[in-house]
Amino acid sequence: MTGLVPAPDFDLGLTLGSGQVFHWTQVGREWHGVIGATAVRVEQRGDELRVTPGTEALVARYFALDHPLAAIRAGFPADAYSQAALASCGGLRIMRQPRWECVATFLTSAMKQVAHIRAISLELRRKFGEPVAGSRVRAYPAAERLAEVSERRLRACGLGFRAPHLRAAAGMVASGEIDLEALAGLGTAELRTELCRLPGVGRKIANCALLFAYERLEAVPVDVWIARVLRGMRGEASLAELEAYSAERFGPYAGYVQQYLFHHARVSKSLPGE
DNA sequence: ACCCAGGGGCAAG
DNA sequence: CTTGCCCATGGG
Repeated sequence: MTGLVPAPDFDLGLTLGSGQVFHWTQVGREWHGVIGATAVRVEQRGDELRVTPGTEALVARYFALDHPLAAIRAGFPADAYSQAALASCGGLRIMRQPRWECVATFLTSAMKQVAHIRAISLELRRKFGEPVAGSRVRAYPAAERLAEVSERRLRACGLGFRAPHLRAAAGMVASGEIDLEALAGLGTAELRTELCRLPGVGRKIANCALLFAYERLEAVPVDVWIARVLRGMRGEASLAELEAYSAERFGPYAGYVQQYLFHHARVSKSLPGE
């Protein structure tokens, strides 16, 4: 018995491998992971997903299969590099992630390579996450749990200087000082300001959360890769100027453009103007 | 050995 | 309001 989910304009492997989430594992043709506290197995067959029975609606929402991808792609910038990114990223979607999991994961991503962010995520899950029936990987540890873990034990997961940040941020969320769910009602600028109150969360990581967990598809996280790409388009500029440039030039789905550029730059190992 | 990684915080200009 | 420097750790 297998659940079926229609999934036009979607590439499961590409989406899971584009640096948005870090805990999914490919097993043959299947991808195994958890969405929140639910075990999910997904296999793509053309324009259809075969999923764990009962998770159809959850999967469709998580992978944002309702995003108007044709319209989003039609609005991409006309320059050669953006068009090359567009052509190489067919079916890549911006997912809807659980809020705390997204904020915490990107908090631990500062100055880390994608492979190591994954290792940290899996280690935190293994040591502090709740078991999920039917899944080898555990749920991302709740803020309440991480807030009570010693800095020493967090550092043992390879967190380095991020350990006290994660612990303190978890404490603020666990105490209710910051309500990540209630924040969803705020406008984007106010929401970003609130997220930046969390230790270890600055402009870039807040923008990751806005884009990947709050459906603010206009948000553009400017990391070292995107900075290189944008400088190739615009010339030398500060990070703030680069973000403003992308907002102005990429439009209401700037976050999508950013994600395609990020993935294309990493895979093609090329930059605009080369 | 050496360089870099999906940055943030803080002090100094 | 900007820039410079340090913060740990692992992979290429």
